[in-house]
Amino acid sequence: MNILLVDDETELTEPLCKILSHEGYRIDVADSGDRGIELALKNNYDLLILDWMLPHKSGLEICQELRDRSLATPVLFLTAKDTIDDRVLGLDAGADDYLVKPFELRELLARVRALLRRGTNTESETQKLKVADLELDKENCAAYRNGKAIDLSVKELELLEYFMTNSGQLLTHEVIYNHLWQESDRPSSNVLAALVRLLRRKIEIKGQPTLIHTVYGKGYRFGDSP
Amino acid sequence: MNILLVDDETELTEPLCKILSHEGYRIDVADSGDRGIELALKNNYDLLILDWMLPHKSGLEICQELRDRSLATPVLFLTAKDTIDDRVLGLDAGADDYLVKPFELRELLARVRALLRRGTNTESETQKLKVADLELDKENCAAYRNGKAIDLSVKELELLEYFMTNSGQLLTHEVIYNHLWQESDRPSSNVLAALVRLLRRKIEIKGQPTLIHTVYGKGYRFGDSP
DNA sequence: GATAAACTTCAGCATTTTCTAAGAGCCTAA
DNA sequence: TTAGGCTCTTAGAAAATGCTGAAGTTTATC
Repeated sequence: MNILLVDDETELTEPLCKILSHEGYRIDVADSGDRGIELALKNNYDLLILDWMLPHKSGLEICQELRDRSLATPVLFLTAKDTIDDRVLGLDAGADDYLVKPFELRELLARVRALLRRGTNTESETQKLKVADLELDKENCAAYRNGKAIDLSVKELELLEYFMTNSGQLLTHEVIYNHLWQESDRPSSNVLAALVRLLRRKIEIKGQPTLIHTVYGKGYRFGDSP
Repeated sequence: MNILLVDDETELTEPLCKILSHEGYRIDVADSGDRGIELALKNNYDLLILDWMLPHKSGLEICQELRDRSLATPVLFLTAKDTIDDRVLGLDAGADDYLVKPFELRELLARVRALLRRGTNTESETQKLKVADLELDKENCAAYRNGKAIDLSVKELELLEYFMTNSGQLLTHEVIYNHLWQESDRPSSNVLAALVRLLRRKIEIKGQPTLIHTVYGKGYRFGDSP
């Protein structure tokens, strides 16, 4: 998630930047209106946070100009102006939300989440893993190799997912057992071997690189390099 | 623009209704949470305005339930609760904005405009859906396959429509239940299986590709590729 | 109210997945 | 090279899940 923060007060932007980064967002900062407009148009942000009071060009003007240029990115105003008139003005200029300084950090973060939630509804955050030419779509409970969809049972999916998120690493039998079975219903036989065989049957293709490698006496390693 | 107002205080809803109508919006009022949820799901509103404090079911619960049932309509909270915790709670429950009572009418109107402007109502209202050689005419409550018309009951239609708008995706039992049944009258048996059977009987044809695929232990996937 | 249609429930059967167990085959170290 | 341990493969049992049809209940309609 990319956010553009347009504000000239470093004593505000610096800590805010840190916090937002820590929340997992990527932040750019512009310290003037013109620079803000330039960046907003060039890059594809998911959210703009605008200060109202800026040298040369006010946040209000920035917002209007961007909307005139038909940029649809959500805008959150951050300002000390707290009269009703100002709020109405800001919202009608095309802002999506309006938060008055001084604000509580938690509220800002909640509002940021609310705005970003709206925006990303379209690009469904696909939880896709890929190793070599094998793709796993966790959400859809399906794997793809060679353009073909592969149906997986629950246990097979769990194992494959574990393999793929730890591809290249040695996974010992014990570690895998611990990850796939509760201690209470730990199976008493060589299910893992049986399960690996089922998985191999589904995802390994003749002529394509092998993906599941057994490490004798230890466990398994997943990946296209032996 | 259609707006649903969920609030039980007539001394607030009545004047608000008048004003919003005067602004050119069409308003429905629900005086309980359950009624609100029912209306919100049945009709296609552009905005929901929720009061927090309601008998039986709080606005927060309403919002969460609607989001769980994958309703994307924008939500504006209207409440006397003004602590930061409440705001964060409300926004994280899926609300898009949060206004504290007592509020200025002009600010409410500006925020309503801002939310409606976003117009997330993606509803491009294509009344006809098509997947593989199956066509669905929502308006007429009928489907067509192989040139033949197929009559559908209300529940069958709802399910098929849900399948077709999410074709190719895995839909879990839970998700489908949430989408087709109110929380209050959630059936306690395997109705879904029964319903799927009825639908299969009507739309699946021997010799044509299967459309409803069951994903064992998860749910169903609709489409002509397994 | 009577009737028909739609919806829900239930119980038994069918299918799929998971587990078990045992023999065959493979790897490594002595 | 060979013995002993480890892994693979398999078939079938057990468990979990889904399907089905008939019967009961609700809802809509005249």
